Amino acid sequence: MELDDTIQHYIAKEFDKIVTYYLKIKGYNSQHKIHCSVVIPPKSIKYDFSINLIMGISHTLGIDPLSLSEEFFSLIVKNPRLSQIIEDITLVKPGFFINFNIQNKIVVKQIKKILNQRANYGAYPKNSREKVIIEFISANPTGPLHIGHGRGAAIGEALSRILKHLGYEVVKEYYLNDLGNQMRILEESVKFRYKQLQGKIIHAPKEYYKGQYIFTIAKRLLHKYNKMSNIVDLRTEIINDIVGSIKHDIQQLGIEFDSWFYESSLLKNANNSNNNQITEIIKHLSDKGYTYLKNDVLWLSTTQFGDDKDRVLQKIDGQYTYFALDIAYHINKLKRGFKQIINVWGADHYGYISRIKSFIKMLGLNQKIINIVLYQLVSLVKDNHIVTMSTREGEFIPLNTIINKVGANICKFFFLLRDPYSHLEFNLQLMQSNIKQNPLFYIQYAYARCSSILKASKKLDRIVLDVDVDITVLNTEIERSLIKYLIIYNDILETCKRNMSPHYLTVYLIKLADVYHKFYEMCPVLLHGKNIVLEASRLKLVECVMIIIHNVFNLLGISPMDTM
RNA sequence: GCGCCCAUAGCUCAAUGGAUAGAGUAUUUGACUACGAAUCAAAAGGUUAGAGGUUCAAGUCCUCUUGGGCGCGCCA
Repeated sequence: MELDDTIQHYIAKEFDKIVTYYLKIKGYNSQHKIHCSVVIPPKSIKYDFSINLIMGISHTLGIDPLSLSEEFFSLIVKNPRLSQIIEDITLVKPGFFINFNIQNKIVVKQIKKILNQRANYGAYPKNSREKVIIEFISANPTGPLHIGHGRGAAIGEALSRILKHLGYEVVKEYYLNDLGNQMRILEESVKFRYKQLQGKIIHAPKEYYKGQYIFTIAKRLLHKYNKMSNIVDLRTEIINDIVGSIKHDIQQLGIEFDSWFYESSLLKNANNSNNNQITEIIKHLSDKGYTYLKNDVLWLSTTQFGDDKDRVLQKIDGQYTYFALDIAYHINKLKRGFKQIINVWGADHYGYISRIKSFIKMLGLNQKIINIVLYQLVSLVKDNHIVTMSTREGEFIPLNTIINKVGANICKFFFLLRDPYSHLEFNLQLMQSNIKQNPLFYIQYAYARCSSILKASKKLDRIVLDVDVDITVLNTEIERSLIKYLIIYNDILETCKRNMSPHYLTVYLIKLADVYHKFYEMCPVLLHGKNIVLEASRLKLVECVMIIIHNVFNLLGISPMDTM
């Protein structure tokens, strides 16, 4: 096996080769793509892994599965590389599944790899893969972060860590929308409260942010400057204030951005140039004939590239739209050399995807360079009803208060528990009132149990460190199952990358903890001298479980606890 | 009105088109005198919203219906 390969991946690749070979000898065009994936079968099937290819081939080629199954199966059995790794291969006739086990020596190798490499287990060499930029949260600086942003934060951070672990060169960026109408409204909101605090009786602006934090900002400003006219740059003062609170919240979640990108910087002229990044890209698009003037505004004809309507770039007052700026922002990312752009967006950005994708197409670039992870918004359940959120009306649950109530670990774990695309219900009472219902504690408890076994073993001063792992003594069903879950860890990481979702890891951890708790009950580890080899082997297994849980926690940004 | 997403056990949710649809939680029963019972074992719980269709095979793909969510600005 090659260094970087995971077991499942390696086997799948070998099967792939066999399929190609088979198609060739049968005289078929090898362009037929038959997707191979190695899966863990349902628990009633007593095999390590399973693959289903026969039906795929039969379907693709239009041949009766019966006529090809034996022939194809014999190719697998005879394959020299596979026979180094797997054993007990069985063909199950009615469904044409191919089931097999992993050879003990391969399992031992993996176990040793976990023990030796520890935190680096499964890690690719640093920066050995593409340069990617991941943009997440990017909440407008018009107020504190709320619970929905928390989900984006947890997903973005976990994805970044997973990608880094897999060798990608990752830059985490926060795109700060410090332009436009919302900034004007924000400024007026603060001014309004400022004057109120001064005791002036004035009318409320037509539109304004009603949240309590506006008062807080106004108060701070009043304290710092006793007169409005003393404030040189009100907007910057306010933005700095809000960005400060955003940074504080993010820090509480253990997240740090590599870069903060201000939207306004796109309007600044480059050195020795009269053009800023926006005017440059608009000129480029105009030269290509993709823009036109209609009703005195500048349009981009995105419909040619799959959008449902054309989009305005420059408004009647000469200001650029958010879309125009975002185009420039994406060009900017590409110019910085990123091969993959990942945007973690809330579901309310759904309508935005088609226009940004059609723009990418317009540039003649591969759609795959942009990867949008869309997550459904979080609904907060309180007193059995759902709390709606609106920044402008000031009705939202700040992320901050949730973190303070339940802690950053629980917050992040719950945010990462579900597929980003499914709705997430955040039930505060449930998370606070009964901690037993919390799957994170189930995992923490498994970790703590590992830790105390290892501690107890050290106390007993047993000399087991030099004894080699003997996989053959770990022969109960539950031990075999535990081992299997340990060695598929790397494949779970690849699944997260492939589907751009960290939730496979949380689901995996729950499963691993489950199998471990069963193991704990059924297989005593400390045997008090009765069986040194078994004790040593089980101890190593426990150590592996600890390492893997620790590693996954690291990727999810959760801190493990030795004791509880 | 147009478009997109979701609907799976009482509840919260898993399940690359593949085997008897799985976890946690809630309910019932059983298990602590050498590693932590915040655990384990067992039972029970399902017409995968409904109706058609495609397929050797559908929770998954297609059509329609119902119910929920979100988009549809010269806002960002």
